[in-house]
Amino acid sequence: MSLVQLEYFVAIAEEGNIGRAAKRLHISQPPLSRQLRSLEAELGAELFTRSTRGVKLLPRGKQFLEHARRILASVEEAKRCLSLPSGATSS
Amino acid sequence: MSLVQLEYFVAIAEEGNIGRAAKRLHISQPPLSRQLRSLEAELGAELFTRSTRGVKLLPRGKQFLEHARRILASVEEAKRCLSLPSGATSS
DNA sequence: CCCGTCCAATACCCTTTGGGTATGACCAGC
DNA sequence: GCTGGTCATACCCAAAGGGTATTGGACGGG
Repeated sequence: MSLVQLEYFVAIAEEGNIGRAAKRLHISQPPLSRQLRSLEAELGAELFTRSTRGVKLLPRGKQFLEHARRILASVEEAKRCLSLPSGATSS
Repeated sequence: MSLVQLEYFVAIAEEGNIGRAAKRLHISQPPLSRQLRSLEAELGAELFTRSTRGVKLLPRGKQFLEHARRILASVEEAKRCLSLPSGATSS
């Protein structure tokens, strides 16, 4: 699992459509589809149901989405803290 | 920034020595040194002071260490939750 | 019923990234 | 000034990641 994969996952979840998410992420659809597959494989769980209409979060996926957002938020916070001159541990 | 880089950073911080951290991580010293440099470059801040005795966390580094640990813990929690059969949002 | 459209998945290629080995530069202790 | 230990650099190779082209399947309009 990588942070990039989590960003990809969140984008797909929000778009409900791999192609649109790819456009939003400025990459093409096939690599994004592969990254999602790879993430699911590593987690040992499908996160979406696929159909010809797009993708839809499974209950597991919804739960994981919360975690993913929390992780990415922590990363942003970590970066932000380093931008500040001195210590100011917000969380 | 990647999760692997954060794991590397934590290991180096805990060992205070890139070579020992590399051994603990089962990689060799030069790639680890490079990854640390790369992380520092991306963050735009040095995290350690280097010397011939090893490396030592700077104040910024100590602060970032807390964030890194929190992030990695969140990742572990996310994985753990997916291993469980059904919903049980701990945090 | 067929055709066009939209979706994800697959096949294949190429660039980039990441790790390995060998080596250098630097400092401390003796 | 030699030795041992440290991080950094140079170079190589394998693996990962992204791109294009294409396939297969489902839906809707005619």
